[in-house]
Amino acid sequence: MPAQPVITRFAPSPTGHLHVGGARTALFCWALAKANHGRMVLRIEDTDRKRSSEDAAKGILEDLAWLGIHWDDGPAFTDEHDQTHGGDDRTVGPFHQSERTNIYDAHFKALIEAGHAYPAFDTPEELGAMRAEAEKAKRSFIYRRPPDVDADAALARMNAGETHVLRLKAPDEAITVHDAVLGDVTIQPEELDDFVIRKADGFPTYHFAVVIDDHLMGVTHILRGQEHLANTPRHVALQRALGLATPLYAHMPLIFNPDGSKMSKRDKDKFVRTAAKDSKLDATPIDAITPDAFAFWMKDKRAQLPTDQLRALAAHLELSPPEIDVDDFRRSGYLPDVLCNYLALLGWNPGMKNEDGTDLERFDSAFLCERFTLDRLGKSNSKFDRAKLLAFNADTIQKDLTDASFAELWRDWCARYDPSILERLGDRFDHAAAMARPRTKTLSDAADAIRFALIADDAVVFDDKAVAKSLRKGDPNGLSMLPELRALVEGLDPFEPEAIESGAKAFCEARELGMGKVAQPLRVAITGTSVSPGLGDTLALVGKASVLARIDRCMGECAPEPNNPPSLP
RNA sequence: GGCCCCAUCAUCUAAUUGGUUAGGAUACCACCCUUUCAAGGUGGCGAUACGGGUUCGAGUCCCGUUGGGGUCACCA
Repeated sequence: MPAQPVITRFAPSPTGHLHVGGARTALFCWALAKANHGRMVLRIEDTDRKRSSEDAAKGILEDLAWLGIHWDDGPAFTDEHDQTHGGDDRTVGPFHQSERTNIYDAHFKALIEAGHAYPAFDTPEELGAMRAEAEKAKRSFIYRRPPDVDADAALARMNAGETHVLRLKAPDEAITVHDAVLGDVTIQPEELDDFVIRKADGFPTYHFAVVIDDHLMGVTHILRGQEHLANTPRHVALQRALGLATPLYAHMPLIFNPDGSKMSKRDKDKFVRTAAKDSKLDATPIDAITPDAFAFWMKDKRAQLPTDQLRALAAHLELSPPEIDVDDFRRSGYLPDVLCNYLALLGWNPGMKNEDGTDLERFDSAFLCERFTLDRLGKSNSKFDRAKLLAFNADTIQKDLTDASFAELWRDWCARYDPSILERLGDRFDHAAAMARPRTKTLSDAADAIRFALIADDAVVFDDKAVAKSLRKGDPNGLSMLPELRALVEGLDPFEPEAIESGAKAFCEARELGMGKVAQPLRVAITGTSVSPGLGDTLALVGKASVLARIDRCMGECAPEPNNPPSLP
């Protein structure tokens, strides 16, 4: 059988960063193309001139490239690893619909001449009234051409330059969509409307542009979200009017929040607004946000702040808003391959077993590009489970990565989102990374594991509970042992993890003490808390001079009450 | 409301053409290990929405009910 090349496409509208739902669609489009040795087209649907921006388009390319999704045809893009994406090898561009208006115009003309399309002059008010009437009668609003219209007169009005839209004459027979996921879906003719194909501003509507471009770009397989299912009969009607073949459709289930609500970019505003209200924030704490803008945003639950302002406000309130866009996940320290893996599992699974008999669900994008098939796509919507994504991310960091590869990823993340970590760690970075890795779930929380090494000696805050438990309790109590431990530390040479550990062990054995009796007092003295990596690593990372300084400070600050209450820094 | 889609543990899901003690993962709980944390080990909890059919036999096929979702723009 001569294999017809599989060509898929991802066609976002550039109104913001790439949403995780869109990311999954793009991932599957890519995987389907690659699994069939085909091509993936990326097309920017920017026919809504008011809402589209080139910045957003650029951001989407960057998001896709970061995920590792590689489009063959589309806007050319060179990512940070100097890898190039896109281009126009097949000369089917341009890939911005706003640059294709002359192409659409030819098809509009042909449709009018063939009598499939006609100009309509209804005002928004008139359409609104018709819609209201339909709603009152509990019907869906379906626009149909008036039966008594004078076609020639209408064309004359159009040619005279009167404001108008172009509508497609709906077919009078049922349309069945053969969906690869859902099976046959039939829409009766009375449900079909004369939809707009060219707006008053001359730009094509989505329905029209998508059909023309998919045809011209040779798209054979259309994967998209189920929200498009109801549009599909329109697209098929258009294809028939234009004499075009119908590609294979596959509508994927949708992804929702755990509470069943739509995963929306507004969720981030909502999250921060709720916290702002809870903390009785009544004036803007961020210079970039004007008092008026702040007041409006607080009051209107649908209002959205610009991304950077919202982020500044969230940081001020010490909040981590929920991740919605691919860029949010990147910032939060998720690995692109892990995100792809998790996303792929929402609505698809490889149907394979691991060697131990459990279901295979951890795989990389290369695997997906090899094994992806439409027939294993599910039909029902799913809820986004951040806990599972986090577990996958932690698992990859802790089990799959090496210290070296983790250090490289973390270094890149720091450089992009928090360069001060790099400065404060200096040449200790690799050691710190190796210590943080087993305790790291995302690149953004890696620093938490070694926070004590990021601060100055006199900035250590001694936690009351830790002090009470490890320094004041027991006999002998930890505090009383500190002078001896200080001497032990001072004598250690070299000051390296193994030497420190064995020094501590020898000390314990000599005193017939459990390791906890020694490790915990030291840990509290050095870090201020009862939690840190292994004792040897912790002390070595801090360095001998700082360790001694911190022990001295601890002995001063945590001296026993009541005569010497801890002084406040 | 009309039209359309969907329905297995809390969540993501598996179950060759109808035959399984309905499996796995995440989360949660318990215990073990342990210098803290993390990790690891062992075990536990936990589902075929409901009602009718068809069949020797139904998670799987059919009908209905209920529930959820999508859509009904000169947005995509």
